[in-house]
Amino acid sequence: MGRQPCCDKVGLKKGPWTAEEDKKLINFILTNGQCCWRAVPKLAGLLRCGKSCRLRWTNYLRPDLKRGLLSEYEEKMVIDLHAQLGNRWSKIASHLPGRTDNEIKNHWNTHIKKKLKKMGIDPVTHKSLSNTTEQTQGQPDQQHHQPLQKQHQQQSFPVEKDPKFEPQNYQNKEQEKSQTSIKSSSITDAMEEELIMTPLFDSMELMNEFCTDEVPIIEPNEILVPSAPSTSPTTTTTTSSSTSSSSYSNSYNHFDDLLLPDFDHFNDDNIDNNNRSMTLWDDDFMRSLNLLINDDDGDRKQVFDAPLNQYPKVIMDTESWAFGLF
DNA sequence: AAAAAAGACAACCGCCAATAT
DNA sequence: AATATTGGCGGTTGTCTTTTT
Repeated sequence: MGRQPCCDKVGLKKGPWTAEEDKKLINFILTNGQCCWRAVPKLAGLLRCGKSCRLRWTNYLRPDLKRGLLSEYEEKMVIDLHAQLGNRWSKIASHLPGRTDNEIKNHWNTHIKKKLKKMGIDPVTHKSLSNTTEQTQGQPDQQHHQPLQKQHQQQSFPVEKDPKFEPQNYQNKEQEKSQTSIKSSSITDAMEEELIMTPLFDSMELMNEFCTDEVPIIEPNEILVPSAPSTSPTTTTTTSSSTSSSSYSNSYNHFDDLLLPDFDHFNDDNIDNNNRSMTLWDDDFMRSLNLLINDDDGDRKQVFDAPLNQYPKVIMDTESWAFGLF
């Protein structure tokens, strides 16, 4: 026999998340960390399947998410990375700090595609539309994921092209991967990552070499709160995201109240790269979170019920999570 | 002002590799 | 070793908002 099912799918709620559900999930993750999504709905008191909880957290509630429209720079990176990787959104997202694969995928489909078409570039092949048409007539199967055309490259980053990683070769590569051992395929992945990163290195330096792949999963013992009130201007850096998502649904409005930190400040020099988690939860965010969690439920456990400066470091007990609950 | 169309994005679905039993 | 589940991914759909007619 295998494991137990993720959820029975009977009586589970679907559709947009409510503010109340968000609160429950946030409260639970903050208290217990991320672990075993199957158990999360039950333990958090949610009528959702674990998968839905995971998606909600990773795509929307995670504190390290950068909200709002993609910057011009990010957009260019997406285009370049898409030219190399194709629709491998999670790979692309791993190069853009604070962005999710879903967000990038949506942005690609709603904005970038149109922009490229307007510029006369085929968003699939990254070649000029006229060339694509000609090629399509001759070689219909080779039109997908051709390397960037000159026209596009002039407007994008100077990404070197390695034929090995041109998207049209991806299928072959995937086939090769399936025929090789796990070990060798992981090496291939590492090599691929290195090669993709190399041409982008200068660009990534600007982003403080921060990749979402490197964002540690937030475990209870990793949730650290700054000991002193933030001296950085975080009180004014939290609004860019809220304005961009102000009127969509309940949960939007609800989360605007959280004053989620703007991760543009990753460019700041004062970031401790070895301890990024400390910077992810600034005072404003924690204060808002505290209000949010406790505002309407007096009986609810007060996760952060003391002044923030009384929490030099909130270190939660991992073992109580890992073993006490199960 | 109302209805329809288009746009934007959150959430769901189904597939698959990895992994637990 | 076989089997079932998890978690991650990409594609697609659903829902709400905005714009156009």
